[in-house]
Amino acid sequence: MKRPTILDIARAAGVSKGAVSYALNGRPGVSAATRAKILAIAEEMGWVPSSAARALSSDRADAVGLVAARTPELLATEPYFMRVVAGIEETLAGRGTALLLTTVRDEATELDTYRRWWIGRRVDGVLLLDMRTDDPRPALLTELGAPGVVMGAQRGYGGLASTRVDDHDAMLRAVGHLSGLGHRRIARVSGPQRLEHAARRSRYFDEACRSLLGAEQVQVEADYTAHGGLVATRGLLARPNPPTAIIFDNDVMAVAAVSELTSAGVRIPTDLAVLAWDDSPLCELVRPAVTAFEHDVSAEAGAAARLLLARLTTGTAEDVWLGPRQLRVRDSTAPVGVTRSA
Amino acid sequence: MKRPTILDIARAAGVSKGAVSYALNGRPGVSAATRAKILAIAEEMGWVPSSAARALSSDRADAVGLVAARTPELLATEPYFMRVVAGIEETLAGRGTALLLTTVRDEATELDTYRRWWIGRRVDGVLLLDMRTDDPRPALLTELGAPGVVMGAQRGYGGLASTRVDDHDAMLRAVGHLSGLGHRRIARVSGPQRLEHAARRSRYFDEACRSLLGAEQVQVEADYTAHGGLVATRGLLARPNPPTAIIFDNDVMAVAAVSELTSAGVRIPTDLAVLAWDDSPLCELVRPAVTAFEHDVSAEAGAAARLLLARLTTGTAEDVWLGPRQLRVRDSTAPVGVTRSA
DNA sequence: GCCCTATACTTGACCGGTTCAGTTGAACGG
DNA sequence: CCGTTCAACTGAACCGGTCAAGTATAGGGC
Repeated sequence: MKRPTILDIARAAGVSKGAVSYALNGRPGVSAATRAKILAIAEEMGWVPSSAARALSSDRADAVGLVAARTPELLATEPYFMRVVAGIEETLAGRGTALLLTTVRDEATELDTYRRWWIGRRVDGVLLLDMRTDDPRPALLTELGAPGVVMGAQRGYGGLASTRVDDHDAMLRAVGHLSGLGHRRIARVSGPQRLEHAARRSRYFDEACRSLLGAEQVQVEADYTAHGGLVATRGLLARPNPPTAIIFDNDVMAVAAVSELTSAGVRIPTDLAVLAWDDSPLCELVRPAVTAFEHDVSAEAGAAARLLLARLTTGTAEDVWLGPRQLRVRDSTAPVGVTRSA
Repeated sequence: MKRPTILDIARAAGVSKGAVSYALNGRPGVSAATRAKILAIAEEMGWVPSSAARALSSDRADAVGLVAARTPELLATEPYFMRVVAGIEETLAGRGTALLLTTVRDEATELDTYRRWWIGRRVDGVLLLDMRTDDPRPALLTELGAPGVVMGAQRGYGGLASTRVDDHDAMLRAVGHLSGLGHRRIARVSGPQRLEHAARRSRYFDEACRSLLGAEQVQVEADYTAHGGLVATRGLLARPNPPTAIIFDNDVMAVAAVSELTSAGVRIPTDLAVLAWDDSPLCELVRPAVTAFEHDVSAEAGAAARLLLARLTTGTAEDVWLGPRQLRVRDSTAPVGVTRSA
């Protein structure tokens, strides 16, 4: 079964290729009657545009790219990335835009991927995730002239549009929640400092602790994995004055800590309160359920995808500010020391 | 910065377009000296083939497709899908083949996606996941003439190559493990029966129970989600003769049951033993850690991707049998009733 | 010295769309 | 009744590769 082309349709309708193209793309240049006839024939023949031909002549790929620069282990555990993909798809699906996805191990490969995708006209633009400090990607995209949108940016990125969040306020509320429960020794297990958002939150944490507790608090760096989070947590608890509450920078580390410590005899939230930055089904799955900031990753990713599509069609796009995140208080945070003598 | 084309290279090298094409594709027709020169110029110009032009003229898209027909909720929780993607990418990356990914809500959309992808020459072939009973996809692919590979097939699928597993033996070992621990009332929470592998396992479970326990056991159907699994589990435990062990058809349901029941006072494994079909980091994250069949999803997906690539280049491919799965015994299964008086 | 055959190229058609410069013919104004 | 205008459509170039067919040149055999 040969795929029908617009030439086949043209012949069947007794018109030229050009007329068929106009008709199928909803442009002026054909009468309503002819258009209807052409559409009917196309439908009947089961015509679908050749994305290759279209990309070649109109210089559009009708696809956007997403690169996952995470370790396979983290990809397999953290629900985050899949939710991003689902959200993007929600927006893209039905608009005829495809999603090109790849995972990479190192930065050089990642940059090369963007370059090849763009120069090879595989994508019309890309979505950027997990911005790093001194991230080379915005400069690369600018150099290439490739449209890009940054997801969950903590700051502006020159020519790239972005969905913006303000973790400053959220951090104040997180520390406020814990200090309001009476906690005075609050620690934080952060993500890698090379990630812009992790580094920002570290600064915000310092500020929040100074203003709400009047003293700096301990922060340790981890890698967002269950194992890394556990090592960091054990380090914190082995200190002379161990914290009574810990803020984890993602769900996986918080959940890992809760399940591991619980089975090791640490009572949560009595002995230790736990707060996770990004909520996810994981936080509800573990006992006690973990207090976390709601984070509608899918919606956010969808917004970023819409931004990119807007950028592609109109040429410009304004940053979108995401609303303040709500703290979902669950069982892993409680007043300090309560029922300690249970 | 205009993208260089082979014509630019041809001019710079003082040869024709055709010669450049031969040189860049490693075909005979140019001398070693000319080839080296052309390659050097291409490299220097940062040339990358236009995937559109290549696809149009050579009828290859250099891309394969994967459709996720799962609910957003399940996608966000279950690590399975992301591990599949990672495994596929592992194989595809570096071979110049891209992965097109989409999520769909219903079967009609899914079928339409394959059709559009194929007729629109977006992909050279597709990977099939989660085969359903009376699955319409193999027939569609055959009709379209599109190469496809089935991942984790429980049976052969005519023209489609597949990675095959044998759950029959695994089910015998699962039931054997529990009956060996003294369990006599073993129940199973299955996935949707419309999924081929869930339905197969249900049959195998019946067979295993008859041969090892001498009696049929209860099975209830759920939907692989945390909520669905919990509802099913509570139903089982409310029966007159509740089971002392439950085999869950995936990790999410098992883990949800473990954490929910534990916090409700049910002691696991003492009051109830829990076994999950597919192992994942989730199973290790929860306490007690869940006994499960190891499942190297990434490796399996990688094998399927290799099969598809082989099919695309050689035209045929033989089914690949995946080795027997090992049961990872953890803390959620123990001899029946032991330490019940703790 | 001549024919034959490789080898190393060139030429140009082709893939399936898009798009722009024409062409045709009908309607309209004066 | 003729010139103008505009909608409707045609024809062909073009996007950037691939590839079959054709050409030129060198080298080998006799």
